[in-house]
Amino acid sequence: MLLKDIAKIVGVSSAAVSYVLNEHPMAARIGKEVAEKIRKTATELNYQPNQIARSLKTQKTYTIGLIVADIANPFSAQIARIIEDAAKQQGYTVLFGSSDENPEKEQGLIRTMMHRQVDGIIIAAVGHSEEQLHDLESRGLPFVLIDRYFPGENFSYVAIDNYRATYEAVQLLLSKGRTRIGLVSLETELFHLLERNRGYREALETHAIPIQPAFQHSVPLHRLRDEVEAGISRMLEAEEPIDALLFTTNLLALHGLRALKLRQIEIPRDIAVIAFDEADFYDLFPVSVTHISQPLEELGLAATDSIIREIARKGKPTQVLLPARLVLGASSG
Amino acid sequence: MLLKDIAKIVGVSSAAVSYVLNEHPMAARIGKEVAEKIRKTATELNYQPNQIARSLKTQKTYTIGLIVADIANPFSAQIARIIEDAAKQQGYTVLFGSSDENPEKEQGLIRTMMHRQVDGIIIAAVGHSEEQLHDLESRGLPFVLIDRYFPGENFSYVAIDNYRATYEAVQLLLSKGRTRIGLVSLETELFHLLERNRGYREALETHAIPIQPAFQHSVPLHRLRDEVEAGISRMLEAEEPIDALLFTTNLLALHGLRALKLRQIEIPRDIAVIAFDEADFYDLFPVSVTHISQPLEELGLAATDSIIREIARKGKPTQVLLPARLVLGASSG
DNA sequence: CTGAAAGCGCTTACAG
DNA sequence: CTGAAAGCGCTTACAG
Repeated sequence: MLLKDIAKIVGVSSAAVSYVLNEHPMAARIGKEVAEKIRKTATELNYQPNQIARSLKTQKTYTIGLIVADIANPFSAQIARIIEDAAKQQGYTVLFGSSDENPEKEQGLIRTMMHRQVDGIIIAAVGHSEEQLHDLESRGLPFVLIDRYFPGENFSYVAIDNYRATYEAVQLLLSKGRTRIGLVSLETELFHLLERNRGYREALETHAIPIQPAFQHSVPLHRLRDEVEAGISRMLEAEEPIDALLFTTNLLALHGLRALKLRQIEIPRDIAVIAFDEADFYDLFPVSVTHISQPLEELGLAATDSIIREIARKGKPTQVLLPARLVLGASSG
Repeated sequence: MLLKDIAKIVGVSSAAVSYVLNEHPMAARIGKEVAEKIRKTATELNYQPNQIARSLKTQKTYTIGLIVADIANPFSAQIARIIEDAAKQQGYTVLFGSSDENPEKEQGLIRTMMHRQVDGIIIAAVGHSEEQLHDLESRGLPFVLIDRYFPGENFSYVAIDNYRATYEAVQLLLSKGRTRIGLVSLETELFHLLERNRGYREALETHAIPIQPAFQHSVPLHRLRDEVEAGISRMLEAEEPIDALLFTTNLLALHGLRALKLRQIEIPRDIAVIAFDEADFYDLFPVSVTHISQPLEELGLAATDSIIREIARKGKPTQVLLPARLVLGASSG
């Protein structure tokens, strides 16, 4: 069932059908009863417009590309859902892809999405992808970064203030009288994760607590479990051991909490704990886990708003850092 | 940078450029050095083909629609990732949408995807959507159901054998000497979930264990936590209480395990437990949780294979029930 | 063996 | 006020 079939049946030009069905201003000139007949025929024959043909003509696909690290990761998946809903409300559909923190894969996804003429892309950018983003920028295809961003670049982004988040977490631990705070973080060059480390260090500095290199442990992503355990063991067995632990991702917390449990460390009496992000098991752990909660809803909404505004060429780059929220549990004392 | 721009620069027709860049058989007739010049020019000017224009002509978008219950749900998200990768390998991209178990939303998503001319759709169908699936079928747009299916319908599907999964779980509990087995399931009309209940009942029947209605508790989705607790309490406080529990979803298990922990029930001594699906916390729980594991990888691959085969109009409807796997932990005794 | 031309299904500027 | 025609950017059947 094509537009021109309806036109033939009703006895008008396809232009007339197009005007009426799209409620184009030009439809005003079509007679009332003819317009009605067009609508009725379209409904009866269950006309389904070909969006591809329309897109070719209008140069708009009403499709947003979404590149996440891994859609199977709950953080990505939740963000994806929020963006899906926000986009849908504006008539957009979402094409997604997972980059696996791999710049080549990200580049491949960007290219695929360009070929498919997405109107804009929301990207949780991987490390070392500045160059390809500059390239994307030079092509004039709107994009906005989410969760990740690059210092010194002028790209649009929506992220949380990672620095402030860990700064405040450390402050909370200090206010509970803990001064020997261990940090378990990821070995990474991703700026937003480094910001978490910086928040830890500067909070200690501000409160004149000496920073002990032995209390900072960075673990490589591919040996997460063993390295988290090893790091915690070292911190616990130091001459003057730690009295608190801050985990900068939920996976680090998962392995860390298990290690603490195995060693029969009592939380928060022996060690106070603060984790990053959400996780199912935070509620199921023997003591509820104090954690830094990212405002996923706001993050997704802001990114979608931003990309749709840039698609409409309204306004300049949005660069937003949203505050994270410290959710108090029993684990921080 | 358009095809015709390259044609103009090289001094050939756009047809020639199209043939060469697509490695069309017809390209054989283009002279070696001309072909080389076309390729070189395309690379130098960074030509990016417009897939929309190609799709309009070829009537293929190389896009698969994926309708899940909720992309934020880890089950959906993991399936999505597997499908993404499998589809990508065949040159397909994935457009997704969440139906929230709502037939109207599902219908809306199907319509949107039709308008966008997806080549086929993979659908985790919601209850009561048979009619709209028949409608989709009559339009000739290929689709395959995943995870869910309808008895008596001839739609293609890829799912697990839910009946056998719980049948075997009950058999395991019986083999451990447990005969008073409680079932906590969802109040639902979704066939694949009812199959889980049937597996429980028939396993008991086969072993001549009387089925006690008091040991079967169905909870409505909107009052999960309270109802799971209430149901378990009743089963524990019965005159002859249960000695084992089977949870037919991971969320039910989450709330059930917490309830058992709060009541200081020792697992598996007092109550043996088997859960459905995976969850992070299965590993973190004081005793590791025996659970029925769905073969997500095979599920996603089979669905993608199936839809791509149907798009190519090769073969008839695939109707596959894959076996689930019982992952032994300490909780089942 | 080659190239010009038609056509995919729409939208919309333009001539009457 | 109306309708026929051009055109979006490709692919490919067809005439020379």
